[in-house]
Amino acid sequence: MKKYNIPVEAALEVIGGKWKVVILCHLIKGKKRTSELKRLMPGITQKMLTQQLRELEEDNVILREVYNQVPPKVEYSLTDYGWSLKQILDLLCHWGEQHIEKTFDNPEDMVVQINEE
Amino acid sequence: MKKYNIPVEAALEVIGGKWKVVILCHLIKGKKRTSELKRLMPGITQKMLTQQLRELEEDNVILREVYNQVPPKVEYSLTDYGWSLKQILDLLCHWGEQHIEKTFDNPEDMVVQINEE
DNA sequence: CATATAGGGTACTTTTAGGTAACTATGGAA
DNA sequence: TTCCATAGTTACCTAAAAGTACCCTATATG
Repeated sequence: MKKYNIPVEAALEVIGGKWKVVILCHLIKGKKRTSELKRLMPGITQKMLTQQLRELEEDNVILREVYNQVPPKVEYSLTDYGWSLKQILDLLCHWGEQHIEKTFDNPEDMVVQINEE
Repeated sequence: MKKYNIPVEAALEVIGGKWKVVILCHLIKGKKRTSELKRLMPGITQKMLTQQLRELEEDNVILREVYNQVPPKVEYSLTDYGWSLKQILDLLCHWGEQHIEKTFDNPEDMVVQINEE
């Protein structure tokens, strides 16, 4: 049984890692299909996306809904437990925006906009 | 010049990684010497500790104060900019505690208490 | 019959993170 | 004189994370 030296480690085990917070920030804006997530995260590979989604699902943070059709359709959304992270995610997003503004000369150049529709 | 697909990535670049949030959570409780941090984080090696502290310092999140004495004394504390993360860190800690309580049968067994004094 | 589709799985390789151990400085104590 | 303490640095090596390339399914379309 794994032990923590400080409780925040338990939170990091769930939302730590390179992609999980980003995935959750997208899901906060609504249910998303796998292909939408891939489009929103051009840097992620299929393998990593699936892997991170599986782990989030295992931690009961997101819900995976499989539609029985061909070609497949799978939708991901936050669970109630996932929604308990909303404030943290919102603050992180906001802090990130401020950090970009504070740190870079041309903040608007730092974010590659991806159409949400 | 590195670009982000979503601003939260900028936040993750600063506080992402295995140790940074943990370090910051300790520093929220006050200025700490290197040896204190090592004691509070039994799992971290000297090398990783120094490395993470350097990166946090470079991002202007923590302050490194070197006392000119032998044996050396170095103290780390949050900068004003570091304090702007306080709410996020507090929420993460709190979420971690809740997560432990929710997830494990004997939550109190999950945290190896380390004396703060 | 060939092909595209969406959402995967998997074996293999590369890259990165992290660990280990040895080394540094300096002044005071044993 | 030798050792200890603190806070490092560095070279080297291993382990973990991530990338690449390929495979699968089952239906619809041309």
